[in-house]
Amino acid sequence: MATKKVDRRIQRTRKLLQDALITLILEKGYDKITVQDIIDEANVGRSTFYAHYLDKDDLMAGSMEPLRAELHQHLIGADNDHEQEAAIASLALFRHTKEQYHLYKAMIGGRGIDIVVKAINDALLEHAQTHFEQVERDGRQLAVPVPVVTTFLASTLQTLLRWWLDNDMPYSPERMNEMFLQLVMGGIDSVVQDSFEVSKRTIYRDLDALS
Amino acid sequence: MATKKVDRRIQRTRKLLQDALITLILEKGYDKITVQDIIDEANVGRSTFYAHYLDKDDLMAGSMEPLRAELHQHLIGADNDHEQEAAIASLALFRHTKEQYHLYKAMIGGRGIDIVVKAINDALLEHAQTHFEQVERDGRQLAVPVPVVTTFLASTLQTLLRWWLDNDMPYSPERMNEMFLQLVMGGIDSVVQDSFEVSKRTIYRDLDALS
Amino acid sequence: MATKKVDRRIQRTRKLLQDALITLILEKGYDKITVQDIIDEANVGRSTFYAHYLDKDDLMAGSMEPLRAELHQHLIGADNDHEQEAAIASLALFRHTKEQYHLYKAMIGGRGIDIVVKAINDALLEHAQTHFEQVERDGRQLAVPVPVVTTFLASTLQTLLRWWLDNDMPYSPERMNEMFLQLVMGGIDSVVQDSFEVSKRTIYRDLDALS
Amino acid sequence: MATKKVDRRIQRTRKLLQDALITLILEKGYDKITVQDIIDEANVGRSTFYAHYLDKDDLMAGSMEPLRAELHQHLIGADNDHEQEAAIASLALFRHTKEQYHLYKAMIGGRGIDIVVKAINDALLEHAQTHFEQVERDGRQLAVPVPVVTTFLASTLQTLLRWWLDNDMPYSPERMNEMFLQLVMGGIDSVVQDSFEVSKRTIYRDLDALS
DNA sequence: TCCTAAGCGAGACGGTACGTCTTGTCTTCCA
DNA sequence: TGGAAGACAAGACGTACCGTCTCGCTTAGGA
Repeated sequence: MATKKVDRRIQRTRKLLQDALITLILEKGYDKITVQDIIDEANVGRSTFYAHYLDKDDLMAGSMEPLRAELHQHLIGADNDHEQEAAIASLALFRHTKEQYHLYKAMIGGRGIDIVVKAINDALLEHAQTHFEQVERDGRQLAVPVPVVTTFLASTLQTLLRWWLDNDMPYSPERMNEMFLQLVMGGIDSVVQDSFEVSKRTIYRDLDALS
Repeated sequence: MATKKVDRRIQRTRKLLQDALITLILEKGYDKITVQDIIDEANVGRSTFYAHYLDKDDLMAGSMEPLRAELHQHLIGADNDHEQEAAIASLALFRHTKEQYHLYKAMIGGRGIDIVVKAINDALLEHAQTHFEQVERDGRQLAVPVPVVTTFLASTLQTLLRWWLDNDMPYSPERMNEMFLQLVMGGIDSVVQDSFEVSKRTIYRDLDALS
Repeated sequence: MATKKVDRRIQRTRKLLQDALITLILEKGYDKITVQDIIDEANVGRSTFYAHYLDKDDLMAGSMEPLRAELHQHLIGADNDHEQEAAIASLALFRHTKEQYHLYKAMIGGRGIDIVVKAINDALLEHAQTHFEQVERDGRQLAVPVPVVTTFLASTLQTLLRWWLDNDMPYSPERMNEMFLQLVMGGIDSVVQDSFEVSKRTIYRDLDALS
Repeated sequence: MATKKVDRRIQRTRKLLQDALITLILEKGYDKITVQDIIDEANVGRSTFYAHYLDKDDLMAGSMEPLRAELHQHLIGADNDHEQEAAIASLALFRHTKEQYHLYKAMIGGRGIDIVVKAINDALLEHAQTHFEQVERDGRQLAVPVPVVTTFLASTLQTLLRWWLDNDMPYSPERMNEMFLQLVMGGIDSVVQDSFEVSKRTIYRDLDALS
């Protein structure tokens, strides 16, 4: 057996800390939490906290790991379900956000959200970048550098998510995704310039695959 | 004489504080600045600082006022120069950013940028909102709520600005503005739905007016 | 006319400040009063305060002047009433204290009382010193230096006054004065060594009585 | 072992702070010392200071504890050495004061001395009170309430100590103690009314002597 | 079964920055 | 022109956290 009981103990402590963090975020918001709060909530010694994490942000980032993994699954899943690659799996993200509504709601406005956003962004960027590099290799020229396009996609998605949360989710995840695609696709379309018909067809096919 | 000398003294103190802040941002970055640093740099008493501003962020916000005003001038100017209203005066912002490169560069990464971003966003949102509400009153339906569209615009602009700064401005302001319009216009186009021909024509006219 | 109107104005301002001080002492106790409190209460500018007094203590000392004068009158009066000079006019002080009960009560415990005490002490010392120097000139030797004796008298009187106030004046001024004389006279007696044998005998007897 | 190492650490920190305070008192006088001075001198963190003491005065009071204990020993010792109980062990205090001359000298004039005085007073009062209550239980009536007598004793002792220090100790501790007893015993004598006639006669004689 | 090393709780500690408070000076305004 | 108003520099205060550390207790897993 590879995983020793000591390891389990370590995992248990980390779980305690992560759970405490989530509890406290829901209770008072990320920014107002102190390390003392966390270790009190988790019934853990101060030095233990610092043995596992550099600081509060580090714990936050660590707590995002499951979320990141889940998101990754969604993206991979999209690829598998449809043979055609989808540029993005935005709908999955809207749905996920709806499920985790209270958590994200408690974090927007504070610095905590930045860490989540970064985690999500990294996943999106990686995925989108792969896609567009493929597009370029196909010989279609992009009028805008790839990183700009991917950042644009990620930022727009994020913006819509944020607006959605800020306004207490007045639309369904599906409607939000629709808006997102509508706002984003025109730009993508005009950017992929080599052959209008081909690119347009490809993208719309991607979009269908996604929704 | 309306403005008394006492007022001038107050203005002088605020100027001292704002200048000190800018100096220090360029020197060590916003986040690492303490109130003590500021009052040392400004040769001002601690209580004087707190008599004028709530905290460092408040001073930052106050220091953004001229920038905000300048931006507002650009926006207004755009309206006057061209009879046709332009949705946004993005080029002006790219140019302004280039001029203030060192300042913004020193702030990205820290919380300081959020305050600038908010100031700019507010100005943009106000302007864009006015525009799109007019569009709606003209009878053209938007497939996406106005606030979403404006936030989308502001966020995309912001994202490009940030990418530009992060990558040490590899393109000219004009080229950046071109990218911005290309990314954004398709989405706007597909969102303004009543009459395809009319809306498209209008928007392109706006874009011409802007560039 | 010697006293100009300006002088009257100055006197008026000082009165305002002194009255404000008294009011505030009764309201919150001397120690908790700030210069700001005083000038607010007196409706006077900050610089005006410092034009008249060095600081809060100085104002306190200034406000004690009438009290000091009144006390002086009592002492002089005592001299006139009885042909024999009295070492002290302690009864007058107990009576005066009773009249000003609330004021003193508000001051005990804080530093404010020290200033009053000093004012009273100075008056007492001056008076008592005159008396004992006369005693020495009469050829009677004091076993203890005159300043010690006078300080002893003043301090005992002060101690009784303070105890009296601290305990909300459980006895009449007359009774307090009686106690004072009883405690003090034995010591004075044994110190005034007109007859060496007698005094020595007395002291030893005292010591026996004590043990 | 009852005392844990943590306790020792705490004691060590307190000792550091107390020593720093004494050093600084000798250097610049109690009143001019700031908390920052103390923690700098003691090489201790600011929060550590406030973890142990409420403020500078509290530290002072804490630093008086050994003195208080020493004094207590003297008082107890006095009781044992002589079969006859002495009301007070004033000589010990004069001697102690001479030893700690520089320290007390540095404190008189400031608020610091009040704290020492209070510590000494409390010890004296407790001791004297015990004595006089015994006297009352023996059936001898006191013409003055016990607390007044004890306060009188403590205050006189204090007054002499202060005069002594203020005048740079012109007499030996023994001579000072002699003066003290001389001033105080007459009063005590007349107050302890075991024999009504005698005491009454004594008092009237005293009064005559005075007038 | 015992022993030893690691994980851990508890919390003292040095240190930094905060926002508040008060003081005494200085400048401007106004009657 | 002198007093009122109040902005200001200076700096101490007590609080809140931080990240480091030392100390013993507990406990798992190899001897």
